Amino acid sequence: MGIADRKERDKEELRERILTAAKTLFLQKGIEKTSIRNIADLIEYSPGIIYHYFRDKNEIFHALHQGGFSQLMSKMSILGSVRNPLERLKAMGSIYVGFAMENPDMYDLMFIKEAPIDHVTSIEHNDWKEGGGTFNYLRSTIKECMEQGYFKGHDEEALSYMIWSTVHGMVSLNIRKRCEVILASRQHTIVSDGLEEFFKMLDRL
Amino acid sequence: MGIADRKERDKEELRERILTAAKTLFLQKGIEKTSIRNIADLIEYSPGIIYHYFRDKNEIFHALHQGGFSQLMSKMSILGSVRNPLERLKAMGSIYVGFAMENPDMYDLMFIKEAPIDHVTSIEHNDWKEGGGTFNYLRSTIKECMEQGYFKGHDEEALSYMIWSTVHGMVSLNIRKRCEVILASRQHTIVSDGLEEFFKMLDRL
DNA sequence: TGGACTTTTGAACACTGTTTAATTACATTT
DNA sequence: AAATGTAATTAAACAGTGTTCAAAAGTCCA
Repeated sequence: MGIADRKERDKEELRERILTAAKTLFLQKGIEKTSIRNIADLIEYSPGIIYHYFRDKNEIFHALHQGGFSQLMSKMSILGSVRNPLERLKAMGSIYVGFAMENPDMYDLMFIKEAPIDHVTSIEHNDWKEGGGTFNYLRSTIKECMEQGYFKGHDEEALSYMIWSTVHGMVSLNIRKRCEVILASRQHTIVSDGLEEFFKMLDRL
Repeated sequence: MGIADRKERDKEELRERILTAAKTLFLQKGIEKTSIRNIADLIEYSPGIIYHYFRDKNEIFHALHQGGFSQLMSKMSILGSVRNPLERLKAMGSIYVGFAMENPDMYDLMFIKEAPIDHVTSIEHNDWKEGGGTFNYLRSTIKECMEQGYFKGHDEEALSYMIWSTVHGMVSLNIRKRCEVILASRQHTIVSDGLEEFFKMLDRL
């Protein structure tokens, strides 16, 4: 059935074209200010067609969201070779920060931008399972650290959240331009400097 | 000229009514989903009137923005009584997180929202001076801690940024609804639990 | 009361997300 | 090759948005 196959491919291609157009516009001018008509204009189709490929605007957001997590996850995959869990934890931090600073717009989309969530549907939950993958990896690394005697007296879940929050906080304050309160001479390096301070802190636990 | 005064007061009162109505609706249903018409309905005026008191919707946010920093600062003012700088630092964290969780939309406005690149730069800069005040307070508290022997081997500026980032990270991930990856049983308390972990960490430095 | 000035309105404009009936394009069957 | 049936695509419509502005209403002083 070559024809059916080709049709399938065409359909998939248009879906992909919508997605890349949406990505371009979302990163360029934000989600709220990107209209369905904008996306349709860019791919030279009528607005209605988009609703044959995505239930609504949220679903486009979620599709891109998911793609970002795969990207981050693949960057994390090199960490399998790092045996010491504390070293692995620190390496995760570096990769996370590196990803955020190299792809600030994508990071923004994934972790900062208002998620256009109305009500938590089942599909939405699955999206976050993808995203949750990276957090699960963090949690299990921290668990391993604790099993080896690090972080005594700490709570696994809460500590994981705190550590995630620290790296997220540093990159998101930077991305959303709240670093003007920092000494001018330090602004350029404040994120990596802050990360270093965090590593010092972890070493002493 | 008592009449002119009364008119002035009336004008000011309507401005204030618009502001409180806007704040109520923002907290209730979010900023993006609050329309000018919603605000006008609530104060029982026509939509047009709002544009005689504020240039546009952003300016309403801006007015609230400024108010937010004063509010946070006044909450911080009780800290004068706390002598031990490490205790004061921890109390600052609690106040900061408390403020954010009690006024999530306001916090969002102050620290998360995309900084409007509109032609309001001069006013905005003043806003940030207000905001910078709280960071200066954090920095000087940490300096005091270091003078008393805490945080040995750390860098004042970078450590301040890291600490700010940790509390900001925890509240902003929560506000922007990225906590679904957390164990369901812990989600309700994850921010205060994380803060507690952070305090434990500080105590060991 | 008349005139001047201010406040307030409501309609209009150009947008938005989304739905749906109608149209077009096209592979399959006759 | 023509007709049919199905899938892809469109255009129009609906109810909402922020914003503007001429006109109406209200208020004050002479």
